[in-house]
Order: sequence, then structure tokens, then C-alpha cells
Amino acid sequence: MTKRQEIILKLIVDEYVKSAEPIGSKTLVDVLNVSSATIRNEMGILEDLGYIEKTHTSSGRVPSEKGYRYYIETIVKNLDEETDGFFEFEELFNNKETARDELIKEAIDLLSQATNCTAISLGPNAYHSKVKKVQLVPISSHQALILVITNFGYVESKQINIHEDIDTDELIKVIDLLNEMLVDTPISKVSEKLHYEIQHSHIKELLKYRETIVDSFIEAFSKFAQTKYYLTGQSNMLYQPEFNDIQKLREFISTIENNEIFKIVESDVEGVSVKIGTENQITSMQDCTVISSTYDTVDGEKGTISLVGPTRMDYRRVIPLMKYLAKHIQKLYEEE
Amino acid sequence: MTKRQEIILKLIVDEYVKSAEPIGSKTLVDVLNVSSATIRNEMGILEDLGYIEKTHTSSGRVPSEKGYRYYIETIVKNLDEETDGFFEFEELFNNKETARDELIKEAIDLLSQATNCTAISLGPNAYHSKVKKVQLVPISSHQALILVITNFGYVESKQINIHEDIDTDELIKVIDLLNEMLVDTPISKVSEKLHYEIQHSHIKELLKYRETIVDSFIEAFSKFAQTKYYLTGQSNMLYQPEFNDIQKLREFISTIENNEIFKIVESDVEGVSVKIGTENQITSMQDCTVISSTYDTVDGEKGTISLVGPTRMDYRRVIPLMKYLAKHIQKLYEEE
DNA sequence: ATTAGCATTCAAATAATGGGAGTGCTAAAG
DNA sequence: CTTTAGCACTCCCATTATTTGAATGCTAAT
Repeated sequence: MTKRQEIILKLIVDEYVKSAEPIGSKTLVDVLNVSSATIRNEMGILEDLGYIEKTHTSSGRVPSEKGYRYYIETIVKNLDEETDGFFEFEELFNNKETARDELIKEAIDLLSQATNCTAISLGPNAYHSKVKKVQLVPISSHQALILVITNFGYVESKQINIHEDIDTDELIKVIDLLNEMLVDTPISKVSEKLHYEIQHSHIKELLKYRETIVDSFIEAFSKFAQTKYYLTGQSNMLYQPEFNDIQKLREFISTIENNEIFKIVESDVEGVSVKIGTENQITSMQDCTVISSTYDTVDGEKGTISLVGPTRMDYRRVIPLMKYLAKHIQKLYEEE
Repeated sequence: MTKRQEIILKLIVDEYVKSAEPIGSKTLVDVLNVSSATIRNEMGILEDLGYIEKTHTSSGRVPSEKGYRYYIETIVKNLDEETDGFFEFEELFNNKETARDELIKEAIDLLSQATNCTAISLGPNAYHSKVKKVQLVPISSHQALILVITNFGYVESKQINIHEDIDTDELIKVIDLLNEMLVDTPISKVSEKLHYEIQHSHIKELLKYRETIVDSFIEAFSKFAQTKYYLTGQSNMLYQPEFNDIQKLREFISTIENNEIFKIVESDVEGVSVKIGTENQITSMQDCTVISSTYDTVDGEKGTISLVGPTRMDYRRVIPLMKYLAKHIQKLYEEE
């Protein structure tokens, strides 16, 4: 591809992103100072190479997936770390009052607004954090609350019914034992450890009621395994011209409601991942691009922010923005 | 309205609910054993009375809001408590293993599936429950977790950073005081009481750091005020013929995403409330009916289940179903 | 290598057409 | 007084033409 062809490709992408209409040769005449015929010739070559496409025989050109890919790899990647125009985001991260999780949420809200796309935050999985405290709080004569707290400040609770003939003192002993046993155990190992200890220590005798109570504890623990997520801005996207097709729109909403969207969010990649159109495995998402950016939290845990939008999106602005956000969220973790 | 007119109205509603097409006079000939001309005359009267409408000069008839209203008041309300065909639901409530909140969630899922509508559960507002315990759990050298637990077993937490020069013993005293002060206080009164006590008791001296810490507590308390809700089945509705209009569809999704839907859910009504079409105040919902059914929990607190669907919905089946569900959810609370 | 010129293609908007389902009204029959 | 057959009329909707215009590819001249 010659330098001029590359410029034309770039112009086509930029224009198309703005207008959502196929780009004709005349549109570029002013910028390039050559005749429309010359541009048509070049466009013909670019089409043969697979970077652009026509929507019908006599239409203007539209970037193909390969075209977007080229655009991203050569044009966007060579951008210096852009941080211009991220003013609102800077403001956000300068606010030291707000708690980290809340800040991430706000950043995701802002991201979806600023891009008119759907934004998703996939929190670090609490599964690898450690038990800090196990607690039983009576809340009425026959009900109590099981509380499990981890070193990251995550809390899960489960309400249980206490049968009348349960001895309270005994229960307290059980809790003490559980604490002794489980503090500093990673959530992922709790179930295993609990079952082992019950078999091999004197806790066994204490746990007459273990069937119900220990099960309830295990259930509370298992709640941590659920990934915390936040998704916002689905309605933004609906107004994009690519969703004028009612069928596509319905499928998109279904995909989100059924949580299928999480299948195509890349959470195990270093840096920024861009999946364009059919690079996504879900059929209803094959006109969309998914951009994911990961950040490190603690103990090798990763969090992800993702952006789902039409393939026709402003990569030049969005990709640096995603980098920027991940970097700053990571910084929030480092500061602690 | 004569008996025959009432029968015709009922038939029009029933047929229209099934077919989503305007009903012509010929359609009813087989059922009524009179000629289509007679039926046309009767339909003319029903139209004059405002119970049915035409979509254009020579179209069949469609129920008006007034028509649906009449149908519900006279035909549905006179049904004996129908419980036929609620087989799956019965099965659900017979399962004594599952926790109450989980059971409600499952019922809502099933409800939305069975009706192809959007179903919503609005949990009892924790705002009126009472503080059971206030707690501070250290999770690292400079971080702690504020925990607030209510008599209903609701838990909210907030992570705070502890500055190095804070005396731990002092902090413990503060917590003890807070407990003493706040236990059994309704969440709704906490903020007020807290501010009052700070002004008038010796706690003032203890709270050198109150700006940050007390504020964090208040924030944790205020989280209870947020109503717990569960919403499901928005994608079901999208396939209903009334959402063939892309603009309506977009508005509907936006309304849900912005939580505006909660504005039209009736949570302070006894029994079943049915809001048809323009009886709803939100513009984007004026082709929808919202059915809400409340249940009592404890201490005068109410929970609500709601169903949002096109005005053309199977009231005959849905209204008894909503009654049935609310009754059974209430029973779950009574059993405790 | 570039470009003016021209026939060609196709989408999208607008207009014309015909069929069909349904209505209201009238006048006759029950 | 109620019912009904008959008929003119209305309007939607799907189909088919017609027009317009923006774009293309190709050719031949610069």
C-alpha cells in the first residue's frame, strides 16, 4: 500500500465514522488536491486489497473489517499517548473523596456517555481474596445473620433461621473456631478446608447442627465467587444508525439481558484488546466492536473495562481513552 | 349496555388479545348466531359508548382503554379466584428449601416468561427497619469496613481509609457509643438523631474525626434507603407486535435503563392495581399496562410485584396470577 | 500518472394501481 | 321493533412503475 493509499484509507475511515454514509471519491477531492478520477483509481486498488467495500455496485466506499484493523494497527497505535480531551475524566480521578468502586462506576458512566456506546466494568473476582472475619449477628429470637468479610472489604451475608433448641453459647464457640480456622484463608480454599477440618478436628463434636449452619456459611462464601459487574448505556447505542434495523436491535438487547455479552469481553489479555465485527463469536454482535482493557489490582487479580459499540466507532479517540482509564484505575489500586 | 353488547365486547377483547389484529363483524358470526349486520349495529353502539375504536374508517374494532377497563372491572373481577394453570408457580412455592428472596426472584422470572412481559419485584424498603448493630472491622493497617446491620437482616458496608494518627482505642469507644445511641433506631431517623446527639452529648469531644467517619456512617445508612429491586424480561416484550415501531422500542428501553419505570409502579395500593395506557403518566409507556400487586411483610412494610406489558394483554389470566403471587409471597413472610 | 468525459448501475424516493377486508346505510323481511 | 341481505364506499397495504441522483468503471486524451 502506497503512502497515498494509506492516507485515503484513513480519510475514508474518519469520514465514515462521522457521517455513517458511504464515502464517494468527490468527498476527498478538496483534501487531496487530485481529481476524483485519480481517487477512484486508488479506491479501486484499496478495494482489491480488501481494505474497503461497496454497499452496492455504484455506491461510495465503506471500511471493511480489514480496513479498520489496518487503521487501528498503523494509525491509532502510532499515536502518542493521547490524553487531550479527557478533561472530564481527569477531573473524576482527581476527586480523592470518592471510594474506588464508586469512582470506577462513575468512570464507566462517563465513558458510555462520551462514546454513545455500552460500557461495562468487570470487577476483580473476589474469589481470590482472603477471609478477614467470620461473624454471626443475632437479629431476632430465632434469626441470625452470617457475615463474611474479606481483606478487600467485600462483605457477603446470609440470613439463617435458628432452631429453638440450639444452645447460643455453643454457637459462639463454633464461630470462634471458624474464625480461628478460616482467617487468612483464600475464599477459593474455604470449602475444601472446612470439610477437611470437620473430619479431622474436635470441631466435629461442636457442630451438631453443621448440616444447616455450615452449609449456610459455604453459601455465603460462594457468593464471593460471582463476578461483580456494572453495565451501562445500552440505550445510548440504540440511537446509532446501525440499529435502525429492528431485528438487530432486539437481538442486541436480548444478548445483554441474557448476560451473553460477557462471553465476548476479553478479561485475560494484557493491555487493550480490540475485537472487530466477526472477530466476535456471538452472531448478534457481528456488527459491533468490543474493546477491552485490563488493569492489575492485587495478588495478580485483574479487572476489566469494556466498551461495546458499532464497528463504526471513533477508534482514534476511544482506544487511547480506554488505555487511559485502565491506567488510572490501576493507579487507584496502587495508591492503597 | 345490554347483555349482548357485553358479550360482544368480551369477545372483541379476547380475540384481539390473541391476534393483535382489529376484529371485524364477520369474525363473531359463528359464536353469536346472528348475522354480521346485527353485530355491526351493536358494534356501532359500543363505539358510540366509547368501549371500542376503529383504527381507520373501514377497519375492524379494537378495544379502547375504557373497553379494557370495563372488561377488567366486570369480567375479570367476577372470576372466582382462579388458580388453574398456575401449576409451575405452585411447584415453586412448594419448594421449602429455597430462601425467600431467591424464591421471589424465581417467581418473577417465571412470571415474565409466562406472560411475555417485563416483571419487576420491588422489595420492601429497608428504610423503615431498625438498626441492629453498628460495627467497624479493620481489614488492613490503614483501612476499615463500616458495617450496619438491621433487624431484617439487611447489611450495608462502606470501606474507609484510616489516617495514621487516629487512635484505635478512641475509635472503638466511638463505635461503642454509636451502638448505644443507634440500636433500635429506625434507619429513617438515624441521620437526624446522629446530628442531634453530636451537638448535645459528650460524644462531641470523642469525634475529632467525625467529619470523615460520621459522614461515612451516614453514607452507609443511606444505602438502605435505596429500594431493592429485580427486573427481568425486557427482551420478551420486544417481540410483541406493538413494538414493531423502532422509536417506541428505543423509548421503552431507555425508560427501563433510566429507572423511570419505577415511577409508574404502584407500591402504596392495597391489592391489585391496573394502570391502562394513558393512565400511566410516562409518555413512553402510554401503550402499556402496568399491573401492580402488593404484599405485607412486617411492621407495616409492603413489597410490590409488577408486570409491564402492552395494553393488549391477557388480563383474564394475568390479574388472577398477580393476586395469587402476591398472596403466596405474603405467606412466605407470615411463615417466618 | 493524471484526468475529463460518458455510459452505466443501483438505491431511495415518489407515484400509480388493484385487491380486499371492513364499514354504514337502506329497505325489506320476520 | 329487531334482524338481515345487499350494496356503495372507504381506506389500508402490497405491488409495480417511474424518476432522480450520486456514485462507479472505463476509455482516451493530456
